[in-house]
Amino acid sequence: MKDPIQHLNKIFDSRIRIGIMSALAVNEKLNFNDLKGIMDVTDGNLATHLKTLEEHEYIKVQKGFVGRKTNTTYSITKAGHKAFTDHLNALEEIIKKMK
Amino acid sequence: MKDPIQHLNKIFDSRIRIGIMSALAVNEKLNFNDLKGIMDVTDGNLATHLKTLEEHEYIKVQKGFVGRKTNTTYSITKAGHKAFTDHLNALEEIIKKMK
DNA sequence: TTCATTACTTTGAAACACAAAGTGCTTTTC
DNA sequence: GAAAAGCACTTTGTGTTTCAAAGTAATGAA
Repeated sequence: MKDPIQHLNKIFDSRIRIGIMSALAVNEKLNFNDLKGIMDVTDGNLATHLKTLEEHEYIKVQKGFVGRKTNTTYSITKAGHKAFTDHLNALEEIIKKMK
Repeated sequence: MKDPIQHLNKIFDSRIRIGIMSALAVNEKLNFNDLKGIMDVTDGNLATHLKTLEEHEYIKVQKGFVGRKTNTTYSITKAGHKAFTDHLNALEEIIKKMK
């Protein structure tokens, strides 16, 4: 693949993952339900995508407690932010080329 | 999913398909080998993606002859151009939001 | 105590991606 | 002019990914 297209990141091929990343790019921390609300996916589906992103260290998970309830929040890592920005930049190039 | 993300088109989740569409958006007609060269994929892989795009009527195939040799060219349809543009516009929105 | 809810995790089927092998031509080479 | 090579895809089979639904383990409410 030529130039910008080869800079696209396979991980961000998925709409849901793009959604997660852009939500986390703008919001410092979000929990499972925030993300579920933003993207309108089923739990299992969201959990799988979150795990994939976590495995690639694009997001990190903080498991904690609010009182006695578990409280899990997700946030973007530095590497994740860079990877996502690179991806979007490549897309921007593609868009520019088309005009 | 909220606004721009829900306007992303599942068909364009694939890098190879984005490559095909942007190549065809800029070039009136391309043949199998042109596309293969642009994107550096295997034949089978490219053929599968082309077929998917064709099934969605985002591209059209013209089978003809140059002399005695078959000559197949691919071009983008009106619907394909619109769908792809919509997809890119949605991405543009996402990019803007992040800045 | 029992039932409901929350916040995920696991499961299993279906869809998809991919490389390699195959097909049906035409064109070259001997 | 028969065999080999090349071209332009198509088919096949495997491995991966996606997804919804069912499951689980904890807390909270009745």
